[in-house]
Amino acid sequence: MRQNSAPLLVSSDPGLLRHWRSALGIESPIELGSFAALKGLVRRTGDIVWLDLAVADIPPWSDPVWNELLQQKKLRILAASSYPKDEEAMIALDRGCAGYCHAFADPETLLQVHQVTSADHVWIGQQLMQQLIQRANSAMPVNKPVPTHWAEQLTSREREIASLAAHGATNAVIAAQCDITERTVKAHLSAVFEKLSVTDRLQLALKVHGIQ
Amino acid sequence: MRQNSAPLLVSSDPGLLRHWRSALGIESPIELGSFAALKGLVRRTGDIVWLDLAVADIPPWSDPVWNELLQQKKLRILAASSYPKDEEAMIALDRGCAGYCHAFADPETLLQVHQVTSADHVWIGQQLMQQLIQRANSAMPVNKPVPTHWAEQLTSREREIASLAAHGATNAVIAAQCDITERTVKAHLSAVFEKLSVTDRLQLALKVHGIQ
DNA sequence: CGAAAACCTGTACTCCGGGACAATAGCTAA
DNA sequence: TTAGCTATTGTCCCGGAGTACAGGTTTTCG
Repeated sequence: MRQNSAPLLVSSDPGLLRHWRSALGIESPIELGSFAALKGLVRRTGDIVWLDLAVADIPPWSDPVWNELLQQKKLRILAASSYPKDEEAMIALDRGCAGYCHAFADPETLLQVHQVTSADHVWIGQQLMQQLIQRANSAMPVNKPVPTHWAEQLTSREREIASLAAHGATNAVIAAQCDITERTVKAHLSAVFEKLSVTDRLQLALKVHGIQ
Repeated sequence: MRQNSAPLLVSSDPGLLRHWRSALGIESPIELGSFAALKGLVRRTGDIVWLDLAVADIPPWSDPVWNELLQQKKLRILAASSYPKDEEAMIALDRGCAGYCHAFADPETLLQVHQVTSADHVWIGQQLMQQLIQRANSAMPVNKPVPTHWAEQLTSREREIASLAAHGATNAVIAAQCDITERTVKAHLSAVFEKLSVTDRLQLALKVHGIQ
């Protein structure tokens, strides 16, 4: 818990700043009017930042500046939007933000968000959570463990050769790499194809790299 | 907020019940020793239930009884485990649980969990959140930030054929699919190889799927 | 309009991948 | 010891993939 350090509030909307101030119950928080100001005033790592995504100079999520602030400076940024979008939330959280919420959420919720993030946890709303879980499950159906890892049924030598082939190496290259003849490479690959039920090295590559 | 109604605590471990009681600061909570008891004593909808997944008679997550409790009765069940597993958490949240946490988490965290769930939100830990986000993004790549590169220099027809080839289709299959001759497929692929600086379809597949 | 792409097709050739059929040798568990 | 798995290598052969060379048509754009 590091709730001793007061959060930075970043927004160009006086009304929003007032809303946050009263909700969080902090008398004299540090308030900034732009993203640039935040970048200039990074105090120490681990600070909590309430960031209104409506400020004019917000860089796109692909900008490396986010890496700097989130990964290196380890800021705990709370992205807040007056028009929350699931897609945006997903990106923000993926980049490493500590939370995503409606900028004008009711004071009780905001206080909760504050407490949760102060304790190094991540906060998102129910709706978004449902979204997230649904997507996660469509990626990895829970009933199926899917640890049918391709490598498990192979011998170590076969794994080695299969991996090289799956990364585009020709039989000749693999042979040189492993110091065996091309013929032996073929033998191993044949065994691999058989075990993994594929017909050629392209299919193997797709399976190894988890595509379809 | 419905924090007026005290939570139900379900566990057969006296030590855990004591831990919860003191962490949540509730003098006389309702405590049950089994899942069956919970089923029998469902008071009204929306109640919060702290459920120790270690109780002996927990049904499997596939059991329809979960539907009854979570969907119909709308209980807000907090699944707690002494040995939290991401997979289990994923299933629990998917079924509709309001949260998943370590049964013996520190009192501050537990209190927070209590407050968050009382306010109709969902609580999960940071680690699990990261998991979740990662899976969600692997399911639905946000805004396709990665694979735009390869496609841009290709014509739409070339993209079509390249994509098929990258997914393992043979020239013959592609030809049939696109209603052109095999020769034409070869011509398009040659152009693709040239533009993407690769030598064969396996390299193409690796590039298309963002490997190396 | 005319040029430049993009799209389509043919023949012929080389090369590599993969299967069929065999064989040798080491190591391990029944 | 025998049976089985693993690793290794050989020859022969076929077919798919990719290139070279050589056309044709349609679309797009200055």
